[in-house]
Amino acid sequence: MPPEGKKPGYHHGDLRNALLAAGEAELAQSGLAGFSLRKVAARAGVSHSAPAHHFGDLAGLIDALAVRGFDQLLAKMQAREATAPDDAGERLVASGLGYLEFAAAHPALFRLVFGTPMRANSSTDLRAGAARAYDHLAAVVASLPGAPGADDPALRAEVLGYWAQAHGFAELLLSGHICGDAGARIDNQARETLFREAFSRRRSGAATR
Amino acid sequence: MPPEGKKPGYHHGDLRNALLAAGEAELAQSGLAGFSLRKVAARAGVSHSAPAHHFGDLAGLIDALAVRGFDQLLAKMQAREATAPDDAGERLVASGLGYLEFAAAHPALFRLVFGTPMRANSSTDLRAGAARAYDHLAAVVASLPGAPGADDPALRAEVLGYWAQAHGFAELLLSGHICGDAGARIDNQARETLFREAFSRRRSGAATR
DNA sequence: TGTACATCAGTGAACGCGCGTTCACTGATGTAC
DNA sequence: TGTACATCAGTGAACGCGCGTTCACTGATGTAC
Repeated sequence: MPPEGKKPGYHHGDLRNALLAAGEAELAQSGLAGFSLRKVAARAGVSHSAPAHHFGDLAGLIDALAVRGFDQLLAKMQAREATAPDDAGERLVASGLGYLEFAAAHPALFRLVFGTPMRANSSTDLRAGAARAYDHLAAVVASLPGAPGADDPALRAEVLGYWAQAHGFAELLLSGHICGDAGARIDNQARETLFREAFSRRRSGAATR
Repeated sequence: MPPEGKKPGYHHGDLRNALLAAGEAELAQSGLAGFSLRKVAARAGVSHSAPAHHFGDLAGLIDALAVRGFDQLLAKMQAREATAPDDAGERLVASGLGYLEFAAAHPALFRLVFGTPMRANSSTDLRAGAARAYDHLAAVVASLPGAPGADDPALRAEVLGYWAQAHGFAELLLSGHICGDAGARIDNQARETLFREAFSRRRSGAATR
């Protein structure tokens, strides 16, 4: 059982989660560049060889962080959708805004998530995490009036179009090409307006096709 | 003067360019992960401290590679546009396809280019390189029938929308989320069809707004 | 209730590695006279 | 045409650093009896 407020002894009790949290904190503070097992272990207050018991090696930790990243991304999208009016189009826009929020709030984690290429030999956890996020977006797109149905192969191209739009916006924001300096620090309102503009224009294209 | 086929002596004669070429080769072969001054120097057949004379430090070399990357990206867009029918819309699609071609052909360089955030303190060369690419895209967009004029502030949002669409597509391709495995190896024709679909739908949205 | 024991989770020293950077040097080049 | 000299570009040894990984260890936990 994961101890509740137990005093820290020789055994940590929930080190796996503590290391994941430390990893996210390390990413948030220092970015992806100098990310290392030793720093994460130090941040969790544990010897530098302890993580091996839970993740095997560095790649294992990164993989686990990416899985969590996908779930957090999905959660942000859903949270934002929950605030939208009961309209399929508005829900899709909200989804995209949630995507941007996540990228702006956790830039290094966002880049870690999409920097690790999905391959046939990626861990099943990672593939499942990515699939959960994709499936959710696909369901939102399929609910648009006039959209291909959930089983129509044309749905994929439609989903990819919206996904690429939001993803490109997020990346350009993080790389500082959308606002003059320091991508994530753009005013929230300005970011939302810009994106809504670009996104809704795309939607009207789909509707009138 | 840069020697033409001169035999290699103590002085290289054109080491700066040789190092840039070696850097690109190193990126192409081993990716961004283990990129180092020492590997690039070795690849150029030169002592590992030689690059300091031309680039100062690692950041200087990366900066110079990014500048060249922007120019190569622009060149790919223009080359592809040159093959397009004489129509503003077709030219814009061709531009996007050139963007994708560059990303697929040089994935690590593409990520280096957009992985280094543009900041107010970025080198002027880098800022100028990015501006050249942006200005070109803006000119293509401005030439669309019904688009905001070159001096209309609304042009920026329009350009960002197209840019984000192409950029997101490129990133998702490289991260393996568009085809099942190994992003860059997707069939050229399939990639083009998917992108053309998503992109032209966006255009019809802009036209009917 | 107690005792033996297997298993697990974390320790800390040690290893070898590749890295960026510094530094005194040296060979080649170009310029002044 | 020759000579002295300053400048430049590349060398190679040395440095200290942080890294991932390994390994014998040890403290805690849980289970069998």
